[in-house]
Amino acid sequence: MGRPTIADIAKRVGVSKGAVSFALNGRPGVGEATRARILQVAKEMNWRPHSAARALGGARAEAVGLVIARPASTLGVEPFFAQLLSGLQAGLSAQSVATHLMIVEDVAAEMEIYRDWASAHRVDGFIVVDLKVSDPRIGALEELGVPTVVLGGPGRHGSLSSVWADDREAMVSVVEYLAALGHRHIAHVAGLPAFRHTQRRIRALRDSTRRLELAEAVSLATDFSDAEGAAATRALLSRSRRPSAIVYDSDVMALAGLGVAGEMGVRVPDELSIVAFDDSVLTRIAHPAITALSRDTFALGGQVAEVMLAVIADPEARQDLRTPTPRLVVRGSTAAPGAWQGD
Amino acid sequence: MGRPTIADIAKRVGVSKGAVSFALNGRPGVGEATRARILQVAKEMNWRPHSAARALGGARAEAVGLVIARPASTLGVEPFFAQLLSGLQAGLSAQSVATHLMIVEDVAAEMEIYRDWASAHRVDGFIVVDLKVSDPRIGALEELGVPTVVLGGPGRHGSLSSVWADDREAMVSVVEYLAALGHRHIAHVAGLPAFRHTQRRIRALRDSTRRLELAEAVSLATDFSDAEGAAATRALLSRSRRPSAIVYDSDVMALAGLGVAGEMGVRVPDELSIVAFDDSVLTRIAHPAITALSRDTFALGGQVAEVMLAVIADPEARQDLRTPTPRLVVRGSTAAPGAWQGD
DNA sequence: TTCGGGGACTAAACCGCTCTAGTTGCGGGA
DNA sequence: TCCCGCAACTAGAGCGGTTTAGTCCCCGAA
Repeated sequence: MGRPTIADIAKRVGVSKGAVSFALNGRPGVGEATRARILQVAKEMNWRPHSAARALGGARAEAVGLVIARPASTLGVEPFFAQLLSGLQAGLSAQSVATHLMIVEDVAAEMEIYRDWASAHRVDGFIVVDLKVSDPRIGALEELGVPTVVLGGPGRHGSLSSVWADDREAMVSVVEYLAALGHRHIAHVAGLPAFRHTQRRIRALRDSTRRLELAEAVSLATDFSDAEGAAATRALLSRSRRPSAIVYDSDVMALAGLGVAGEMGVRVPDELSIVAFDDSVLTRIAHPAITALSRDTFALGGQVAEVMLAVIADPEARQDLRTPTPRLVVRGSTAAPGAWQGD
Repeated sequence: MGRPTIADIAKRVGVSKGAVSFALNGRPGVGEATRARILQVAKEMNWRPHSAARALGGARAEAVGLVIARPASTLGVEPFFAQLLSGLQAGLSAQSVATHLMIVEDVAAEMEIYRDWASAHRVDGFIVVDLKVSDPRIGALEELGVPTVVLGGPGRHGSLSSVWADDREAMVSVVEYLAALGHRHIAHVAGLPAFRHTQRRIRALRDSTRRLELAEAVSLATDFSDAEGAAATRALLSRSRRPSAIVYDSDVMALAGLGVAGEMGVRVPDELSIVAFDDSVLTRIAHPAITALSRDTFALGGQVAEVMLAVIADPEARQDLRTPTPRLVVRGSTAAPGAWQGD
């Protein structure tokens, strides 16, 4: 015989399927003695629930969906995603919830998957990352009515729950720190311009340089790759008005920028200060170690998991969880401009 | 009305459920005109298959399981996993197969999940990583009879399919290269000793240093973290007989080692050569760039996907795919020992 | 003209589990 | 003693597909 079913158990114990179902789910409707006997036999026969059969009846799928629309080859590069995923899964594992993962080409395909998985009851909810400036996914998911947590904000995620950090405030803290050191020419190697948080950072940078009456800050867009980060750095350092500080939207790009500076004979931090807008092991083991806006991405994943589970448990309970603003961790890559003149 | 079902379509078209099923699955049994009409209506009603219902009938789950037993927090650190996962998913996506991911505490829990998912028809197959020296998972999975691909080998994965690279040969190539440069004291910062590939590397190192009549090589075990990599490096560089070259089992540890060397005033590559047993963006953007055994982890994931899909399609078709031995990519972190004396 | 064969389509069983409506039997209160 | 109420348990109807065993009808061959 193949997999034992509750019918097999029922036959063996001499009760009905219903009784077995009640017993196995800890529901009232069977006496203690019978219940014990059923559990005993179920264990002996090594019975396990058939999730598809349960799902048919409308039960939980015990999984959440994560669909990512990025060229897959760039995903492995950033520690961010891996960290987030680990934290997420760690949080979900506690309730035996798995992650159903799929990488697709574009947002259209992503939404198609949402529709598929939702109507197939394949997942209990979705997690949306890479919030775009004007994001069609929000409306689509609202319409589907499936519990969803959007990573990113604030705002612009309609009626969906969200987990977010204040990128704006974080960027302001960076600029203020650099300005206090004496920097007046700050440049920015940004990420994908279509991302909402990229825009927030660019705007925050521009606003605060104006407010502090620094030179107009230039933001160069990239695709988050080390190659484009390096190229942008080369472009910035080749300008006649070379910036004295560069803020990078990711740690990988900051590290690439550090390499370019070395290659061009620009000393860090003496001639150039570098700040990474994301922290990981990379910034710590670089030489010099890179000053970074640090947030615990693993913990962030855990918080997303928590909100997700809460929303699944009670779909009415919309949540907006603001995570701590990333803290600036000062390391060796930043100093007052021109400090090297004192050599 | 909620989700439309085939019964709804059947009613609207005026045929039976069976006819609709035939039409939607491109199976003979309905005429062309009827088929077209059914497809038309299905589209209008925005019908989508309910995977749970299909699974009940024994169809594919369109997902493969990946269960990882490691402390989740260490996962995000290594680019390896993220790369592998990306490549895997990229390969699977082509056939619309998703990855069902779960991170657990230990191997016992891992095997429990295998049993759960297998008997619940939740996945069509499993991918096993982190092959252990004596691995209980192999037997358990063989018994379950679910298509499985083991990443790692050669050998010791019973009747299961596998994808592997020759770590032994790779290590030999590193030692020969270092020996040719003139190194006689080679040390090794290894990974987790319970892993099969760690043992293979340690043995390969020991064998080839003997064969080449170099000093006995010491291998220090770590947990793959940058912290332990740094600690091991400190220990090695503090010895009276300091090694002139260190081979690291991961790029993260190599980078950490590079940092320690800098901190201890040991110049790389003049006084110490560093080789990483894994390549990624990290080794390239380090300064100096780190000589590394390079393999395309993303492609590796793709190959695992390929074998997985093949084994799912035909469970009898066991495969053993040997991937290219990692190539040694020489960068700035290796040189002849004592080259610095020429300064 | 009759019969056979096959294509088109239907009815219903089935997959494994959940859940509701209903039946039985027992104990306690009037 | 009778009846009510409740706990324990059963029967069976779904859930949304797939699939098998038919049924019906039309066409071609003998």
